[in-house]
Amino acid sequence: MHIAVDNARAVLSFRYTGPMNAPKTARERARAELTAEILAAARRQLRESGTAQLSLRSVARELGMASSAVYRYFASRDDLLTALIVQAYTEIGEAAEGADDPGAAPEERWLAVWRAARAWSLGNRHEYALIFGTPVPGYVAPHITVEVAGIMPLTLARIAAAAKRDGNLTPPAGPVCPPEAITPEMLVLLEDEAFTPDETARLILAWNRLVGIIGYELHGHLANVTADDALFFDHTARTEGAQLGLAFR
Amino acid sequence: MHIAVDNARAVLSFRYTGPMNAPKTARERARAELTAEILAAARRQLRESGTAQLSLRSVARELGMASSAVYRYFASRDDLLTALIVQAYTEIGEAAEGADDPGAAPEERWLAVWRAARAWSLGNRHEYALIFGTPVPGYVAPHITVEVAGIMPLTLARIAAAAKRDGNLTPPAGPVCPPEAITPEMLVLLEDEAFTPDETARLILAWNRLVGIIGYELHGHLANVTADDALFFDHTARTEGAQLGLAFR
DNA sequence: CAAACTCGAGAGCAGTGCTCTCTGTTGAGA
DNA sequence: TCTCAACAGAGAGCACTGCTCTCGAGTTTG
Repeated sequence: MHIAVDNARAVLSFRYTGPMNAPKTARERARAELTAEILAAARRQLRESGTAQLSLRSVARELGMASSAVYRYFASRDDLLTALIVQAYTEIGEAAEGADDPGAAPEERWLAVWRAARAWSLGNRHEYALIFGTPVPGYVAPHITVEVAGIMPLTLARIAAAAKRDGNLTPPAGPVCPPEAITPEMLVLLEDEAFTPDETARLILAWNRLVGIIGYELHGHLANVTADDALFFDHTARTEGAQLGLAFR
Repeated sequence: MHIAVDNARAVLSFRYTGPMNAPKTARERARAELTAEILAAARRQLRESGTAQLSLRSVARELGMASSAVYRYFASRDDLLTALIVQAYTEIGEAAEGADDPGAAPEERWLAVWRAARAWSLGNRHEYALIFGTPVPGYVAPHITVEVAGIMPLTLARIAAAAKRDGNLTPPAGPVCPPEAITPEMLVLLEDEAFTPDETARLILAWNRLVGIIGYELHGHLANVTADDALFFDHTARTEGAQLGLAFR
């Protein structure tokens, strides 16, 4: 637990604004470096062979060290997985954030963020599976992962908030989500913005769609269904944006 | 491969209409029985501990036989997994089919099928993960699984077809899926019914939503988001049905 | 400088999938 | 009816996994 959170913070170092204890002694520096090296090797093996093939022993072999030594840095395989999960959540979140130009029109921002999420997922399918696939049995996500998991959906929410602020968020008629289906805390997703239960529901559904449609493409459920995956994806992005109340076209 | 298909057919025996070679000799009967017993034990362990914990050896232990003996019935762990996958696809498909009353109104049928799929998934979360979660690395789904995977979505398509036949399928305005994004073969999902590319896309999206929203509920992504999961699910079902063109309310 | 802490290595345990060989049994053709 | 091939089970064994423990060597700190 102790090591896990430390490692997660190391991964998040560029985001983490809390008390940063910079490595001072040579040993501390070496430790930080080796931790990063182990994580990098694990990531490499994840990219090549997927989650199930990822083993602490093979990581240790790749780095030329005894498997038992790796346990000095990651207390368990789950710990290593947690670090990779945090890394993946952060990357897709920052890909989304990075593609979002707050000065652009909401519809353009929406499409750009969706495309960025898809692009990252296509280039990192094992990492996508790690965060949006079946949870690893017995693995309980530490709280730190919950935080970074929100970066991507919050980017979507921010766009909706901007549109709403300008009076450009007008959801189409249709079944309205009953207010009591949404928890009150969720109505304030962003600090200064408030959404109605219906808007919140539509946001959740949009996020769910983004994750789901990428998953379908990645897992082959769309094989023999779509002729042009990118085109179908763009259509889905617009449909979902329109469903939320953005004004496409 | 040989054993795998045989086992899959055994699972599908109640559906399979091809050449049925009924077991004649005592040995053949014993083989069929033991195969079923192994599968049942595997299913039990899957329900209790999930995919990763499922091992041929523990199944063998539970049945009091040597692990090597199990290999006479399932050529590999993947083979056993395939049988479980076929079983799960079939079950959720038949749950959907069973909940569908062709005599009822399309909107009622739609909601009933969605609820049935959710109910099955909530009661069989590990099985759900097996078929809609991350594909097992290295595991390539044999063709037999593709067939049974279609039962559930085809049930949805059948409802849409019925509504269309009666002139009650009127999709709302919104971004229309460009025809070239959908493969031509998909335009005829059912034997005698033809859908437009846009209708096909909406069907695919509805199926994707059904799977996706159940996954979110199962994997805890909706925790702290929805206050009433069943209510939110019903809302989603209606929204997606309306998006397809069904007339709710 | 000595004590406390840290780190790497190696052995070892219990588990896994899977293969191979060895028996006994069953079933079908001569 | 007898024979022989196919089949079924058991056990040993291989290579792998996650993880623990101990035992020295090196580093940091009081």
